[in-house]
Amino acid sequence: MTTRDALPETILPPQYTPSDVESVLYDRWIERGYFTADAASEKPAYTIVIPPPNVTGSLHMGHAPQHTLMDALTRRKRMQGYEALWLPGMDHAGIATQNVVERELAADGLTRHDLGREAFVERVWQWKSEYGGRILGQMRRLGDGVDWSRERFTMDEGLSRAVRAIFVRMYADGLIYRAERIINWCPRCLTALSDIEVEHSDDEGELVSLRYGDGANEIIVATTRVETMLGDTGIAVHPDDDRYRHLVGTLIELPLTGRMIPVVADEHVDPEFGTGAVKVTPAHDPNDFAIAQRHQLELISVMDESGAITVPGQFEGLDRFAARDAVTVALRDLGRVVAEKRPYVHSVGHCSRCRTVVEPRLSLQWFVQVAPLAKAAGDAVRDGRTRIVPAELSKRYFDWVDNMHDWCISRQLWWGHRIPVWYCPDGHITVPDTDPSECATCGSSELHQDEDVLDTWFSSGLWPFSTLGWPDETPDLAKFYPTDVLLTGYDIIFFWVARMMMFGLYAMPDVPFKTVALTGLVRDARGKKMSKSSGTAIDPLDWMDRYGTDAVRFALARGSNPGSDLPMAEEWVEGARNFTNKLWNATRFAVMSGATVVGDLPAPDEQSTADRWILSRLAQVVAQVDVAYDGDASIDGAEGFEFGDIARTLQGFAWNEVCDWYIELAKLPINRGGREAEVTRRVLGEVFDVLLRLLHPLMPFVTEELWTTVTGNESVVIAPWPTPVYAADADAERAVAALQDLVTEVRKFRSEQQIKPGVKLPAVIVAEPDVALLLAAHTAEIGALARLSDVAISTGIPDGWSEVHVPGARVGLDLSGTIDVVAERARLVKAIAAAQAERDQVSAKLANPSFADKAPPPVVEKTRARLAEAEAEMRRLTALLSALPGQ
RNA sequence: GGGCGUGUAGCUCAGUGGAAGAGCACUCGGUUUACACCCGAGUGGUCGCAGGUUCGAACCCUGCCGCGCCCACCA
Repeated sequence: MTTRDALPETILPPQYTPSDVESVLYDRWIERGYFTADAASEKPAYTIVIPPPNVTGSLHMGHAPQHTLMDALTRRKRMQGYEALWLPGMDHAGIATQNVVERELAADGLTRHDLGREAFVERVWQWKSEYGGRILGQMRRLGDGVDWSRERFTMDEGLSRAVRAIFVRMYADGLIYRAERIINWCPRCLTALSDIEVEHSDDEGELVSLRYGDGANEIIVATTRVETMLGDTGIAVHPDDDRYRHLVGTLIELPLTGRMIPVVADEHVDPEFGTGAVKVTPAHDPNDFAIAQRHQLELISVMDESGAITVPGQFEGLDRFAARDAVTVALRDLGRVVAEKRPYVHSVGHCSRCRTVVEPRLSLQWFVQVAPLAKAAGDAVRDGRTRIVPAELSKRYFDWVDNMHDWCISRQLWWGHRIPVWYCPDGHITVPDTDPSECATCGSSELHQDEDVLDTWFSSGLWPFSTLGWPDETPDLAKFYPTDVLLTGYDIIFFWVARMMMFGLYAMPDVPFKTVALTGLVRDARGKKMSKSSGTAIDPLDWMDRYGTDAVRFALARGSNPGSDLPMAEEWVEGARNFTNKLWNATRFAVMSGATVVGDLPAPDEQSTADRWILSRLAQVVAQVDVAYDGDASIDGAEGFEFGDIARTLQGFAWNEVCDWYIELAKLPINRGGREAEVTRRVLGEVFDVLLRLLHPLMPFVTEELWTTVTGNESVVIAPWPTPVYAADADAERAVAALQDLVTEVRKFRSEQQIKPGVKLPAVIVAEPDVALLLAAHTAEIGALARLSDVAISTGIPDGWSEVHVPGARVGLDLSGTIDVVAERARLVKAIAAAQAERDQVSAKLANPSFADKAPPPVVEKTRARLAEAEAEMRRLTALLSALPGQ
């Protein structure tokens, strides 16, 4: 097929170029259907549904880590033999999308009303087909292994049926109702908002104190929204407040209007706050509304839907902010303003879409009664049916579900699922499965459908099962529900996660996911939240262009710790790119050295010490990575999803162990040839086969390219996940550790003495018997790595040679001609001081009587050994110092 | 106002009771033929502060300070 066998080095150039392989490989994966799940499969299912991005959105730094991690999870499970499904799709994003299209119309001087409802909705669909879903193409760039055959959209036909079905059912069960309540209203979007669509910020306003009544009947109240006083229908005080006890039940005149309003006693009032008296505006404040309900106060709306005053008279038609000033002036003229405190910083709600100040407003809307649903959603986490990782964030979830208010689900928009409710002229309500032709109550055929649409989150709350075919009992639903993991940012835990839990438990009725894995938010290098407005947002695609997708993915994974924020800077990506290239070149070395995966792994007694060491380490790394992915119930705090650990473990192993030591050690037998070369080539092949499979979920492209080259197999996407089969080999690990210690110490010495790397020093090793045993067979390796000549195990070091000391062994080096006496003396003096400090510290510790009594024996023993070692080192160094020439 | 988290090397972070760690940055040395997107060596920490528990504390307890996030119907 290729000429690889003839000239292996030509197919892997010395640098990895991501753009050469990424799109080719992705297309190949899709073509071969690797990501298409089969509901009829015998394999166990593993399901993740994507948190559907807004149809208006594009891929940004917030998505990139979550996509990487979801992809890693499903790719690994696929390799582990699961029928893995990662289901993609998008959210219709009601207000956001409607706003985008309305802005487009505005550019032509049009409003949605100019088009009319039907044409406008048509226009939104048209927008969607032209510009929507840019993010889907970007997901291909990221390498997302999603099942494109199952892509869904919250407004598509199936999902709309699900919305209809659950609405009808919940209405029948009394969980959806219509009522006139105080809701959050956006005077610009002209729609109701739910609590979560309101963002609070501390704004400067003015607190104005007003005097109502006169003389003995005087009561002072304060407000930040003076204009609402036009709708005051009462004054509330605490029932135990002696200052006002005599006024409760009396009527007081409201300035400007002349209306007589009652003073009522209500527990809700905090007597410590302000004057302890509250003006009550039931139509424009949720608290006041509640008070009014308890005391049968009148409801008077003073504004229309755009926030203009409707009360006849001098203020009529004024915008609420203009009216605030005008009313204040008018009251001041009447001598009713007793204090003005400005600036007064207080929390003000804003529309999360357009930042307009939200106006609490009395309005007839549809609501979900959440108490029973939220209770079930809380219990599912409390009893462990759904696990939240990290567990600490469960508390936030409980706070949310335990304190949820009824959810306003109707929106005065056109883009969305229209509320499936019909009214007849007599006001009867019909909520049918299919569009009705007559009123269910009176049979009237004069029906009109509710004009409103449902909150976007209503349909996204159904996502885990609506995407699988619900309300039909489809094979997908049977196979893939409940899903395994929901992975999303912790910022979204409340509104979306809780809603999916409520709907899933109600409709299925089973939890929608077994685990909620929460990631942090991406921050820039200085720890600031990335945002478009501050100019700190970085386009992940730009980085992918310059460093490759795998580098971006790996950098994101390496910075991910469960539930904590993820700092990201270009240097991290650069480092990850360097790692992809390191991996590329290491594999290139393996290929050029004839590494192979053909045939059985040679038996341990045929393998070199280095072979046995690296396989032993490889088995540990596999186990470590598995625990980091899956957690381990027997280890406290090991909850899994430790992607940062996984990335760091694999990078450290690949770079610091495989590349820095194993490859260097393997060069010797390979160069010597013969059977030992064959053995090491086979082990080398094994190491890269396994390592590349371990890395594949995080770095899909480079591993695919390399793994297929090394193994000659079809694709690492469908390769099995490694399971450790090699024996742990403590002897080999000890031997290599001793070798590493010794080589590192000699290198350090050479560096300090400024001996040129090219100079090969004659050397002898004097070692304690057990260490000698470990080192004797590896003098050639030591010589090669430390650049020594004629290395031999000996019983003594010739006079005048320098010494390097490691635990259990000494190396004598013949520096004749190369030694710098001054530098050597300085080195020795420094080393003696260090050894002395160590001895003093350790002996002080041992001298403490309670240490010997209470510390566990192994600790004491270890400490004694340290003391002996330090003393021996001091003696040795002192001897060397006095032996220096010119002394 | 309430809650949660966090403070370890210049930077970003691991480390949860027994000799302070990694990556990046920095310094020095390198034609060692897989890789300069590299190799080798090194410098650098009163583990926020103050108490306490313990033979022993970065780790457990208490208080304080700084920073971050979330929730909230403070008129």
